[in-house]
Amino acid sequence: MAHLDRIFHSLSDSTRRAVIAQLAHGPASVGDLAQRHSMALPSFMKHVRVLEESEIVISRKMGRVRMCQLRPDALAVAQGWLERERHIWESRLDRLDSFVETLAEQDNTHGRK
Amino acid sequence: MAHLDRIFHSLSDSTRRAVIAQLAHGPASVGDLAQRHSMALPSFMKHVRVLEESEIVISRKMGRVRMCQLRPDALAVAQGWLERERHIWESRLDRLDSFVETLAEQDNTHGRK
DNA sequence: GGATTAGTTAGCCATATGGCTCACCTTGAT
DNA sequence: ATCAAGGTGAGCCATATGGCTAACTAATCC
Repeated sequence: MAHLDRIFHSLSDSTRRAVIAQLAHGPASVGDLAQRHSMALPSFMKHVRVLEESEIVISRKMGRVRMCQLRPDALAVAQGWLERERHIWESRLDRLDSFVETLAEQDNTHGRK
Repeated sequence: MAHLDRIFHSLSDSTRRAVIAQLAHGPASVGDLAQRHSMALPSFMKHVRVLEESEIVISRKMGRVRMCQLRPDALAVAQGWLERERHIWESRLDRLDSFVETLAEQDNTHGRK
């Protein structure tokens, strides 16, 4: 799934994660966002575009300012994948536990060593 | 944090996600894992190494076979980050709601328009 | 209307990524 | 002792990524 690829790729850069973190507190202009990241504007804009292409951020231009905003449920897709995998993994561990318990019981029944 | 960088980067490739998904069902050898991915072994091994370097997978060689295994709580780090951000984002939306409510109340008090 | 602000476009550069082949090394089977 | 299986290592290649500068456009301010 190309969408997940793009989402996780977006998240793999600390500049972009910082932008997300900042936007979680509320909308901000590109200029606002760029300030804290000592980086030329065009370089920074690339990150913004990556975030938009992965549908984590939306922006529109008002006058000469571009306002950015976190997209509701943007991160849900990523979270969903992680949770599914973790669930599979954990329910497997549960089954393993009971398997081990079964072994232990048989062990008790038939004597040990 | 470089660790998060590596984790999310690992997750940004569908081959690697597939490996994780397969390992969630239980340990497997490199050969087992490689089978479903039509790709030369050395190429595939690179993915395995990426997964190891991001501490999602651990492996050790038994005889001539390398067994791979998902690392417990490997994905928790990623999930943690996502959940924190989402929480900030959502509690902000809540505050916004109450802010809007406050406005509405004042609106009622002072008459509208 | 001229300067300033806020982006945007284009293009350059170094490094990283994801694929490949070919040669090699161990281990296990015969 | 030899051969096959299962990786590994080295190195090539094309494309992607993340940074830069310089030049441009479009709004806003004085």
